[in-house]
Amino acid sequence: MSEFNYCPLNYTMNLIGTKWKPLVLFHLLDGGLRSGILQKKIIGISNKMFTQTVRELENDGLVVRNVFPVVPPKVEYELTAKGKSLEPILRSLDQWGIEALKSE
Amino acid sequence: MSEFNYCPLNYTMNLIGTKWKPLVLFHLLDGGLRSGILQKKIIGISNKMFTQTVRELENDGLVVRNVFPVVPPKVEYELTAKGKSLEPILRSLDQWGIEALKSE
DNA sequence: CCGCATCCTAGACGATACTG
DNA sequence: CAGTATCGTCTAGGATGCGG
Repeated sequence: MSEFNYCPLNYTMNLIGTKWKPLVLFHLLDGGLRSGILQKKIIGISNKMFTQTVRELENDGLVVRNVFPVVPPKVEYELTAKGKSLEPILRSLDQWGIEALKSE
Repeated sequence: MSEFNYCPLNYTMNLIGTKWKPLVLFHLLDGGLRSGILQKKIIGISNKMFTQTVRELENDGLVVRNVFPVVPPKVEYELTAKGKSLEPILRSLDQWGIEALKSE
C-alpha cells in the first residue's frame, strides 16, 4: 500500500482504479443520492460490491455517508470536497471513452 | 469484456485501469523508449508484468512496438496517436495525486 | 431498505529460471 | 538485450442468503 504512495499516479489509481469506483463517483457528481437509487444507476453491480466500493470510498475520504434514523432505514451518499475535485478527471475519462468508442 | 463497452467510463478504465499501464504510458509521453530503459524507469515492475502490460497496450492500439533486427536485440516502444490522446488524462491523474498527497 | 456474512472462481501479479 | 514459461499467491469480484 504505502509503498506506492511516493508515486502520484499510483496514488490516484489506488483510489479510483477499480471496476466500480469511477462509476459510483460519476453518478454522485450531480449531488447526493439515496443508497438504493445510486445502486440502481450502476448497472450490473452486485450488492456486495456496491457496499464494499462505497465503504472504501468513504474510508479514502471521497464520499460521505449520511444515515437517517428512520424506519425504513435511509442512507445517502455524497461527494466530499476531495471527491468533487475528481470531477474534471472523471469527465475526461468519460469523454475520452466516448471519443474512442466512436472510432472502433 | 464487450459487455462493458457501452459505458465509456468502463471502456477507458479497462484500457488504463491496471497497476502498471498508467505508468508505462506516462513514461512514454516524452517520446519512444528502448525496452530496457523504459522498464528501468518503472520502479518495482517485474519482467513478466512489463512484457504483459506493454503487450496489452499494443493490442489495444495505445503503443507501437518497433523491433530492430540487430544483435543484440533492440526494441523500442512509443505511443500511437490514440495513446498520445491520453496525455491530458495522465497528467491530470498525476497532478491530482500530487495535490492529494500534499494534504495528508 | 440496507448491508453484512459466506463461499467460490478468475485473473492479476510476483519470483525464478530459461531461450535466441 | 529481450522475451517466455512455469508456478505460486492474493485479491477483486460474483451469487446467495440472513439480519436489523
